[in-house]
Amino acid sequence: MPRTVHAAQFHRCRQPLPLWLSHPALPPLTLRVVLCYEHLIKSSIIGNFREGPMSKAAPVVRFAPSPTGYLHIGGARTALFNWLYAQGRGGRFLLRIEDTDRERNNPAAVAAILDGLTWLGLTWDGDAVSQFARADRHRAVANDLLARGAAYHCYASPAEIDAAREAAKAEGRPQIFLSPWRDRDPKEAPAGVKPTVRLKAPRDGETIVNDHVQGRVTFPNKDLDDLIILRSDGNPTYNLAVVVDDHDMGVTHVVRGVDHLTNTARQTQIYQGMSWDVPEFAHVPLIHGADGAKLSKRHGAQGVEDYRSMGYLPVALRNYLVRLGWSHGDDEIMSTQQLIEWFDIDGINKSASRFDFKKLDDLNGHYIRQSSDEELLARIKDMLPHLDFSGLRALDIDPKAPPRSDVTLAHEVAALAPSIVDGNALAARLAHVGWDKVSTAMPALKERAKTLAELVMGALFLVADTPLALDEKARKLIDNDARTTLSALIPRFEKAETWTADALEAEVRAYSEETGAKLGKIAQPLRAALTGRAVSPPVFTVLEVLGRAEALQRIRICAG
RNA sequence: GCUCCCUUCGUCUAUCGGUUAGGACGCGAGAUUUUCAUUCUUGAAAGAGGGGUUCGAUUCCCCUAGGGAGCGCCA
Repeated sequence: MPRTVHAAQFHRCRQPLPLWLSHPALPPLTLRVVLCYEHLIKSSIIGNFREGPMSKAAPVVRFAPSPTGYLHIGGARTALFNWLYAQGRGGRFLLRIEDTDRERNNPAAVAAILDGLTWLGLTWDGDAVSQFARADRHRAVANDLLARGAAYHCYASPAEIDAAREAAKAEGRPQIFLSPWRDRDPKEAPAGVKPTVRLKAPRDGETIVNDHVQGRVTFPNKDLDDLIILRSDGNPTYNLAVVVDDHDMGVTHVVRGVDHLTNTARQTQIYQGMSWDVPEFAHVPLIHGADGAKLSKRHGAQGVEDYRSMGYLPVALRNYLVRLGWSHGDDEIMSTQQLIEWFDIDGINKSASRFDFKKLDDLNGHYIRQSSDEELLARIKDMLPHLDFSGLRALDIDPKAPPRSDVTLAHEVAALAPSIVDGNALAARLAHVGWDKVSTAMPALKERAKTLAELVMGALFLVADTPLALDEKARKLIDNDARTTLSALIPRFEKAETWTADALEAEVRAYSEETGAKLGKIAQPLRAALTGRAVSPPVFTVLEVLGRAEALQRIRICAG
């Protein structure tokens, strides 16, 4: 019995929140999932949606993803639009999982969506609703439609329907199926065939969708066939379920992707069949990859979990996503508070936009620089457990796609500290070395990082295995002159009274003046010896953070 | 094939018929600098094409081209 399965499913969602969910920097929230269908059906949660404390003008919106296994980045933007709209108007933002397709549904897939939304900071009101759990109600509405004469039983077989569609296609007619059972006497029904229930849609005239984004869109009714609302096995179809749920939940504004626009015309006919008020609609354009094609795995990142893994900050991702298709004058950096205040569905553009990682990076870099050192440290600690380095290295991404910072980090870890296998091991190693050292370096680190992964990359010298594996550019820096310089520096560093960046810089500058060697000629070999790279945070910071013993050891190795 | 939608710098966008077509990312140049980055200054870069309407079109209308979405007993 499915019901048991689902109680178990939601039980999973009740497990303790992962670390990154409970971080104090995130708004307080709880994972509010409907815990069992029994509860949902009997406790009239649905009824509550309709008679909430809101004034009449307060909108009710919803985000209704199907459990595909992750929260798609485009879906995330749709959710963001909904959330902002509700927030800005004292409305409610509801969440419904469209899990009527039993094959696609599984607990992990639902959890991934809830996690994604929560991470992005998009909290929903009330419990997440399972659409599947409401099947009885959907069936009841179908029967009501039948009783009203707005629907009929159709005994056409799938083969028959296919054939009709093929024929239509061959003749260049619209591929719609006009059921003969619309006007046929049900008494003629073939024995033993379980019928579907079809909506008796109007054949003449047109159906109009007044959309906040698309404007007034007209569909000739002759091009819309009678859609099936109940399958032959008695289960409701998506189009019926959406309408019934949106109505029952008191949804006033349906904000979703344009891919639903044609559905909306048909759904309008269901509303009309039931004499229900049609909600307001806003069909937002799609997000494409950088090449203009539909966003796919090859583009490198589809789910918000990928963006978390790369080290994007929720606030930055929100700021970036909202600017895809919406703007507020020349404003680029907008606080969440401002977004809530300014956002409106009437300002959304109609055309699809391309995802641009460079711009996201810039925004993220801005928010990183603006974050406090403590917060960044906390964010890093939250992110690390999600990183599987060997998995990241094995990702099959289009070589033309922009490199993922978490993948680059994975490669750097393999090069500098091959003994570290995953994010947890890296966190452990950093803890062993001392998080305080990361903190000390943070001001230098954060102005060089576009993502948290880059931030960690900058700190990798702290945990590198010795002797250091110098990369090619670093190796070239250690020539004979460099070895002489390094050797000369060793006794000075050994004698240094205070081991701080400032003191060490003064020491090196003194050496520079005494010998006439340019600072760059000293700093670069030092950098290479200390970090194994030609690029790093400021060498004096590196020296300080590494500590006298470790720093001297690394210098001695290169001084030969 | 049918229905619907879209088209301003490379990208995201501003423009409520009159602008030297603005901003941001990216890119180029310069300054700062121990590398990289940050920061600052600065430069190049756009109305798909063709018709109308109008004193005047990026803006309104039509056509063409290009692009997208939908056309399931999927959601």
